[in-house]
Amino acid sequence: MQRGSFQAMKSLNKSIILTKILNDGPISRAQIAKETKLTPPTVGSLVKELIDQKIVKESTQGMSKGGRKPTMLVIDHQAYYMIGIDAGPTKIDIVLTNLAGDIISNLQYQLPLPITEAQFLDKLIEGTEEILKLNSERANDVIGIGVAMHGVVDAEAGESLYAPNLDLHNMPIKQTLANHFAYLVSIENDARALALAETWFGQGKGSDRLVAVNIGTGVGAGVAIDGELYRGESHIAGEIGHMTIDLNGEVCSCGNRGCLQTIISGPAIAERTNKLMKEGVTTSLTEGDHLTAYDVYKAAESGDQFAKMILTETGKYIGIGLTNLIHTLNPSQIILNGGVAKAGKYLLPAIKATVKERALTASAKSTAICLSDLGDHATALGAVALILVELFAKNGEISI
Amino acid sequence: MQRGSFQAMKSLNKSIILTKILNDGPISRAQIAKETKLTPPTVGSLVKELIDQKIVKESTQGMSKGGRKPTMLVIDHQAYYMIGIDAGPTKIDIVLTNLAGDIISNLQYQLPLPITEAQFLDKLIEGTEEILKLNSERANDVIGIGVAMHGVVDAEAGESLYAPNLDLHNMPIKQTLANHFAYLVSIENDARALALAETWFGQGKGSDRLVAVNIGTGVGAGVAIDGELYRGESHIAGEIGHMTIDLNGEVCSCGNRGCLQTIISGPAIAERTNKLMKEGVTTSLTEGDHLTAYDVYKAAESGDQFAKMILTETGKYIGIGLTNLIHTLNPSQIILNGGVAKAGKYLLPAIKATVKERALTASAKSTAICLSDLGDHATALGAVALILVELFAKNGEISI
DNA sequence: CTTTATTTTATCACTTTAGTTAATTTAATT
DNA sequence: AATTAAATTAACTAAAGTGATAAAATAAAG
Repeated sequence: MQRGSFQAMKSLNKSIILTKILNDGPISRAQIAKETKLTPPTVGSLVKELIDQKIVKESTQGMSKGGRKPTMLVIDHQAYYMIGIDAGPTKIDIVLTNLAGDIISNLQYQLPLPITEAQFLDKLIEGTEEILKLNSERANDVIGIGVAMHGVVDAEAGESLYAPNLDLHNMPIKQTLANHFAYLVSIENDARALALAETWFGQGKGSDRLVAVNIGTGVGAGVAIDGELYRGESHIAGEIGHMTIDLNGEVCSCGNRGCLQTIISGPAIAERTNKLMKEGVTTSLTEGDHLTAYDVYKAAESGDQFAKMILTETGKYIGIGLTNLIHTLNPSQIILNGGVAKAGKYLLPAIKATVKERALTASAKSTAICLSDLGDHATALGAVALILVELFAKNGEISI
Repeated sequence: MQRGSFQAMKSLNKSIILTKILNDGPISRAQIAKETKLTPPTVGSLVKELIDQKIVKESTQGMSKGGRKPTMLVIDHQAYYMIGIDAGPTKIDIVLTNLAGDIISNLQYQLPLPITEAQFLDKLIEGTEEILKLNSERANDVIGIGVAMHGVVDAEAGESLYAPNLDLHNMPIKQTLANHFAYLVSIENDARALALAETWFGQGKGSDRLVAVNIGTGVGAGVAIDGELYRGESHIAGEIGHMTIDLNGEVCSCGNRGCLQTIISGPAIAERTNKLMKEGVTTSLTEGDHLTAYDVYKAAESGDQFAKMILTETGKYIGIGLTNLIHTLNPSQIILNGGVAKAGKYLLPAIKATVKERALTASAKSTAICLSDLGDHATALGAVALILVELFAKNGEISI
């Protein structure tokens, strides 16, 4: 536990003020004092420091309520810039954003497979250099690089422990980037970064117990409690892809039977579709190894009833998985992401109906479940949010 | 967020010192200063206050290491007493303990069924009065009453929202007891209180991410993270009894199929045993409606191979449920409690083997799993721990 | 339409709290 | 007697709290 000191007290109060401006800005000094119970002089002097640090600025004057007009304070979103890297199994997506998460610049690289550790790390450096070159006038205001890496990540050590699709182990990503660039570097698992993206930029703003579920080739979840990521004892909290929900189900890549992933992932949907087609149904789809979940979605879009049924059924299974999640973590909000979630139109009604049917209590039944609206760069924005967390934890005082 | 103030800073430091003495006592002022990074004068003055409040006392002098002998400090376990009530579905168990959780006095009441709300609340008051009368010389040093109530509990409001076995709703337990006794009153769900008991008095001491799983008539779990209970958004975090693990399993009382509870609870074990016996097996057990899980345990104890097989199988299913728990919450430790856990001798090897087989990573595979050693009054001790939490949060300054 | 009173925002000067530094006392060991 | 460790005392300082004051607006009165 951190001891109490004058510095700690000041830092805490500064953080409270900064967070207040972030969440409720534009806001006046007087209003901050009222809502935080800090005294006006304290607010004044700490705001002065925040303005000196450039992270906060005075904006327009507000409306008077029968006295002197308040000077409104806002975060200076243009003060600093951040780089976010979504390091996926097949491609790398890089964004440069301001503090509001507005994407200023974007780059994408396809990964040559197979790839060596050196090649992969070089690609990260190359991409970062490239986006900095494209935005050279802002390079001096860049404060950090965030990396959302697929696979198992040790965020504290800054390492990618295991990237299954690339078959790479123990890559010192943070160290490598920190050696090449004079910026703060932070790395995290992609599913968890996504949860952070939702709390900073998505529909999870203000939610204090959010789960972001990613359903694609695999299934994973990130858990954010009170704005902080919950990682568990050994970085595997939220590994719901391998939650057993069917004792006698299909065999999973992990060796067990009936993992959630064997039922609701993209490949699982394709496989189930193929299987059912063998039994003979009326559909526009063509059976075969190349059939994907996206094909099923497209067929549903063009009115194929069988495809719609498949997706509704998938929604039911997702709902069962989410109900298990609700009964253990009991989040206030669940946000769905990933390739499969793009078929949300067909999945969501079934998901919600299933949770409503199966959850134990009234409030559990009405747990907010929605589709992410962050778009294609969601994970890269999560990487950016890693830097924001650091910036705000340090009250805007970034020093590499 | 709580603002930083002189009071808050002092309170935090006092709490750090008190916790240090609790966990590492007997310990000297100098040692506390070293380990907490607080300065010796700060430690000295705050310890003085703690001694004035009677919660800390000086004990024997320690060994000198080449200078003045250190004065060792310890929690004064005899300074205050607490009452803990385990309000179960059929009986009430009341204990009076000192701050170390040593049981000084104990009472038990069988509940007359059916029972009305007034009768139930009266029973709680009657029991508390009785144990106070039996310990009249200590009544003045009692600081609080903790209640571990079965069913759904709103700890903040101090109410039992729903007690399924008694069919009682919205009982204002905290209010009722607070009106009758001039003590602090705290109430919590029994499974969660149990988790607290393990962190304060059991094998979970010092564990910062503990799950206490109760397997009896029903199945539930309490989650304690960094010494605090994790309740979730609507008080149902840890409701693992209704986690679906078999899509096509038996129908549960909740209406769904394949809830963990339909496989590993006491009644479920009995039912499965009956079912298998119909298929014809060699066993000393007699089929029938009156067969209980305890009978199976007794048969296993007297060498019945069939009974042992049933319990091993049950252990496998418990292991699957715990693996799901590990993949979502990723605790550092799981402690098993409740009637079924009494057959732990036969269950535990299978549980551990299953987790080892199914968990994803090496550290997840080796999650510590053990049987509770708290004995019969475990839940009542959890109720007592509720008061300890309050006492230590307030640095020993209890005021009703 | 000007003047005055009132209200709200923000700051300044002074006080108080409690941690920090450095020196001192106490009491042991070598 | 010298040294070392524990605990306390006294002076210092950081940062919040209190109360007064300045600034700038609106509302009311003449």
